[in-house]
Amino acid sequence: MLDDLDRRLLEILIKDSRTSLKELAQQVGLSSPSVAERLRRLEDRGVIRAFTVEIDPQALGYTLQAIVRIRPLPGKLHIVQKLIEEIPEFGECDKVTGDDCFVARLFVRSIGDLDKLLDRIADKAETSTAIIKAQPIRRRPPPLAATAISKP
Amino acid sequence: MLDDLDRRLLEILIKDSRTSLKELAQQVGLSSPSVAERLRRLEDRGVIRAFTVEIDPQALGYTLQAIVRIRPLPGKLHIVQKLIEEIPEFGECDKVTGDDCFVARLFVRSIGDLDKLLDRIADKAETSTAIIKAQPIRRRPPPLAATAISKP
DNA sequence: CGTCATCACCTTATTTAATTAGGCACGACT
DNA sequence: AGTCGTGCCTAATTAAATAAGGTGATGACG
Repeated sequence: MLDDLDRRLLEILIKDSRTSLKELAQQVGLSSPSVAERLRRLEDRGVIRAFTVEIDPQALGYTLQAIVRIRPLPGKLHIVQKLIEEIPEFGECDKVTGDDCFVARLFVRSIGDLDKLLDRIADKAETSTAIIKAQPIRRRPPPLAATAISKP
Repeated sequence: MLDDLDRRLLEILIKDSRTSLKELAQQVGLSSPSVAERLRRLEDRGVIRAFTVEIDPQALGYTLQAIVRIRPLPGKLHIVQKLIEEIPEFGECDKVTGDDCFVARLFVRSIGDLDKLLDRIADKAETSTAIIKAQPIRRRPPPLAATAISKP
């Protein structure tokens, strides 16, 4: 489903998605048309979801981030979900076990902004907030290779 | 610090970081050398942290994800942090307010794997786990433009 | 008030990379 | 054994990135 060459290509692209086909080709020992074909198929199959850029939130003025647990009140689940999708300050959000809770990331410029945002869902859900103090670890993708614990 | 053209370039690159300079140039109304120069400076300034690919964890066999709150026992903070950095199954991780807690994402193939991973830190921290049931929203970057709530 | 420096952009020429087209080898399946 | 499909190759073509050099606006300073 995903051979060793594919994994090596992904590994390189995670570090720099602008790596040229030529460069990729010689790193894995293929020709560039072959690499192009592999990438096209990885995209088609949905393995590669997107080629994107990682932006520093600080550079955009978002000096604060919060992780918020959102528990919609009975019957309000869809309204809350829609709000999360529409409010641009929400970063990634996952639905988790336990009474249909969401765990989401919020990008804000101040505690004031955070309050204002939470107010918008206050009548539709219970929330509990944890302010992020530092980012010891950047965004990390799932491990590409088998590990001691997680074997395919 | 970041003008309108920069924001438009970032917006395009978030959707597809392989967009050619030529294409970027005509979309924002500049020449390609000018765009190249802007991108170079955005990288230098750290606004663009990386050009990368987003990979579908499912495609790699990670059918399960969990969000784990990790509260290191007294004196164990650094050991725990080191473990999080070293264990590849840990995705992004943030330090949050409240007794130096971490909130981290884990990529696993089964509940069994999850247990094994949590065992590795069980004697160094208290943990509480929420299994992710679905991903209603993909990874989303911070908002590029000013919003009603969050004005620069 | 002029002059000089800097900056961000431009165009053109050159180099480098991506893409297309055509062919070959290998394995599966009939 | 023949044929189909797949994944790769090379070579030729097209397209893009980069390098070099020039222009005009802006702001600092003599």
